[in-house]
Amino acid sequence: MTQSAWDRPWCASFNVENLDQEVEVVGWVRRRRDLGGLVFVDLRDRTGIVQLVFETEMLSYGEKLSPEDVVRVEGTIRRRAEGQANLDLPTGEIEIRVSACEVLTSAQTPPFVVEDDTNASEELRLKHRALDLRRPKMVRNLILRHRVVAEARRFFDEMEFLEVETPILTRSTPEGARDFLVPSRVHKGEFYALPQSPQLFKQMLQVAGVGRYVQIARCFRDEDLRADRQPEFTQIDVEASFITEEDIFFLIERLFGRIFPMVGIDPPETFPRLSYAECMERFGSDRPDTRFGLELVELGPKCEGCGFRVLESAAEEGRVKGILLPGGADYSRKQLDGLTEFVKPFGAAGVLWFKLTADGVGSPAKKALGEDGCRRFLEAAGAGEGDLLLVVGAPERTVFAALGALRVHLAGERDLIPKDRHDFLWVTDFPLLEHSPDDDRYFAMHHPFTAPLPEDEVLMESDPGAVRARAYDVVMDGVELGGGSIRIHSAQLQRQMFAALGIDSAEADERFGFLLEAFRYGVPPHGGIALGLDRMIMLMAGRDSIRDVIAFPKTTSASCLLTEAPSGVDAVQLKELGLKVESGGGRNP
RNA sequence: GGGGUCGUAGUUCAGCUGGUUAGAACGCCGGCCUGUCACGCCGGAGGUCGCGAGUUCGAGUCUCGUCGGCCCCGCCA
Repeated sequence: MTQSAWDRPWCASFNVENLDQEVEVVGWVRRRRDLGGLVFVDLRDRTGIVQLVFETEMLSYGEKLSPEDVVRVEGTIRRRAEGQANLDLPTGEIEIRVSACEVLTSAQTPPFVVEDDTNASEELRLKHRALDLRRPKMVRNLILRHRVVAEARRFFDEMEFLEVETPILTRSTPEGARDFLVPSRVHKGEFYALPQSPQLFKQMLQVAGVGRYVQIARCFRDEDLRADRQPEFTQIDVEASFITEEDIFFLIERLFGRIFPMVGIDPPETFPRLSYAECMERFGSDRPDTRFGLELVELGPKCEGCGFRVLESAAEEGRVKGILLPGGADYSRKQLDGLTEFVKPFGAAGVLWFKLTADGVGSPAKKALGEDGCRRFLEAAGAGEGDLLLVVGAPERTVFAALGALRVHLAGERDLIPKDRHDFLWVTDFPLLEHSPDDDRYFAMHHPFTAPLPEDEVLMESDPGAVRARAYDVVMDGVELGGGSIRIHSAQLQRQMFAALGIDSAEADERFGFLLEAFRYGVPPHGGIALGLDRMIMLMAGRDSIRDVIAFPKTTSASCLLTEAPSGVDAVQLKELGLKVESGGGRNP
């Protein structure tokens, strides 16, 4: 059987149209069913499985196979015996009657069963990632990721974007996330930084006249991990010249229209737009999940002179808002206490609750407010019989953080999130600057090159905190998929921005000099966006951790269970770099 | 930096208020079986209870520390 390896069929490629064909297949033994005078073996590759049959003179070959052995077999495609088809398998109507079998390598017993419904812990799966990645679910995720990236590249090519690679070894620009640093051997005592994003380079490329830039870009941030955050991650990084917000919205809406249908999700032609302010007021979040209600209700005015000192002062000094949970009056005291515990990490003292039942009003505040006082709050929230009103009073950002998280928590607990619905939206008009109480100064909410809204430019000096930015995020189902902005291209405006940030011209030159220098020689108006590829694939694959869509992810303590990175290095390496390590020198030198 | 939770056979777990020889399922090994597809049946092997210290006559079990996994807050322009 002579054939090019590139023409050899995959395991799952056979069906009744191939009957009686002589074929050669290669793959991994998934399972053996030894019936004595007859042995069935499922052979697996990345496409799926096909059933091999060993009988008569081939019996002894089949009996010797064990899971994960790598084999090459020759045989004939034949229809399975009457009534023996397995309709769960694409190849379930046929089988390969083996006529030759070669064990290319035999495998040790794997530490876990290589199947979708394996019960292996994620820790074990990460230690044996090669085995884990053989599981059909993981293969599917790898394939999906490949197809999305391939389609994105096709799309941007059609739109006449140029993919340009930017450096991985670059310059540290503090502010923002912590940098990963790489020591320089040639320049002892100096360090490269791994890019948090190609931000400055993609703007340089606009000055260079590239005009439309895209990159599937690896980014690095040395911050603590989460289920949806890894120290290295991938962005679809986009920047273009002579464009406005509308052009970006159009571009990304078209892109999503090409990508999401791959998993049966059809985004709308255009996505709804919500201002940052509206998002915070209605959902307590700048990445609202709009697939369910439970919107925040304003209760501040009801607190004035209500008689309950706690609410009165919260309304005076901060905000009082609530969430009405329809049918929530069945929450037990214990559950309600649990909600208070839930909001505490966000800085709220607790949750004040009001129940409206056939028996009247129930609330810990009833003594202070009276039955009628409680009813005024319930009415303001539009409560009906059987409903529960949950109230938080605190400084504004605490109220938003606590209720925003509580809203999502309640929706999950009450199963209010429709599984088959997916909401896309743009969040716009972010504040340009964020005041830090600790440092008593402003920081750029996005980055220092983000342009303000033209109508807010007059406020740059008088009221910097009120200036809105030409920045936008794209959000799906409560997950931020990406964000970007129209950048500043006027030197005058850039100076104002640095002034607002408390960066003098010397510091600006020191940190961004190369970009500002380039800007002097003809910078086009430009802007862009960066999409979080890992999160996007995670949502498309219906997973809740990006580790499932990254081939070799890190654990939550940023180590790699496979390679045991990071590790210590030997003294010679350190000496070459002119480095000394305090205490111990790390593991596995 | 902080909080929570978990760590027992190859794997996933059970193991009560501390008490004799630490169990189950799957996997593995051996035997039987010609239509299985989570094959079935019979038999067997397999344990530093993450690590270290402490309390106790006695610790898988209680306490402290430590290491590791996961989730969250802070952090993530």
